[in-house]
Amino acid sequence: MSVQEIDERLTTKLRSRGQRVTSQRMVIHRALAVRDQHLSAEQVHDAVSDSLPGTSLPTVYATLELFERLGLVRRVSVGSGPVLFDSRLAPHAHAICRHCGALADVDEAEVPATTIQAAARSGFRVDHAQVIVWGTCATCLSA
Amino acid sequence: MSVQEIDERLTTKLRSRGQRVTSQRMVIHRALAVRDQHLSAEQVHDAVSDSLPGTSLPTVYATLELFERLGLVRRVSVGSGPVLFDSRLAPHAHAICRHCGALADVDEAEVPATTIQAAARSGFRVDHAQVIVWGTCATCLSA
DNA sequence: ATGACTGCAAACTCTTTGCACAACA
DNA sequence: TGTTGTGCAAAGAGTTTGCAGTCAT
Repeated sequence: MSVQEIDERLTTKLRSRGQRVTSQRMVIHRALAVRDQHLSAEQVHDAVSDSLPGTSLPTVYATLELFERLGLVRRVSVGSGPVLFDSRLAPHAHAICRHCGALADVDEAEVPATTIQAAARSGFRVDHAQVIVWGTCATCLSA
Repeated sequence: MSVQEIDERLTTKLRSRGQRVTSQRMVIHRALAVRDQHLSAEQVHDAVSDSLPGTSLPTVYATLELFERLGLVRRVSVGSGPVLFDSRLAPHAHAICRHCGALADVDEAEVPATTIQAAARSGFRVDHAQVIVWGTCATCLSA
């Protein structure tokens, strides 16, 4: 996706909801879209500080929350440390190493239909499912 | 499981590792085993304060961490708010309501074999998998 | 012009750490 | 008796809030 397309995607979404297009939002959105992976608020802040110095951490948090509502990123909570924001929207699981904390994507990640159905049976409407796999990564296994 | 069996399970595990059997550990273990559900450290602390007043929050945290290493509880990170400790060891998924934050168990929860296999293919050794389902609960749907 | 958005500082929640005392083995 | 475990207080990480000023519309 080109930078123009990335910018336009955000501009359209914001305008259609009557929300303002600010330089902070543009830059944060680009930082996420270009990287296409899971970043902490702090990492987003660092990435953004190059192109738009002075952007504050609270603004990064507010913007990430907005983007989550707009469906542009998803929150991934990995248990310890900061929450990560994932701009990869295609369904995938996360593998976390208990030893070094490394987080890797796992692409084959259908959430089992039986789980969705069981939730639905109790009157719960599912809009997203997340699979986290815990264990030991290849690097830590060989060490 | 009777209280005696609950106590003995812990005593055996601790002794076999040369770790001490303390009243705090017994009481915390009972609180978890009796409830058989996901509690925050704070909730454990409250539950324990009835039977053993004076038990400190840092001790609760240390004990929960120990129990996790002993395989007696599992950490469930639900994104916002405190981490929960789950004493239900049978595999199950968690359904979280975006509106009210309610957390419910979903029993049918096989983790898809393809995900485990995909992780294994990249050299990752899986020891546990966790499924979290996001959406709207029955109560919030009807409101 | 006006209201949404931002930056700053401070508060807040959750969790961990350091150290002296207590208590299991 | 010798450690391991506990309680207390304080620090730490991550995130949110209040408010004055800025900027998109």
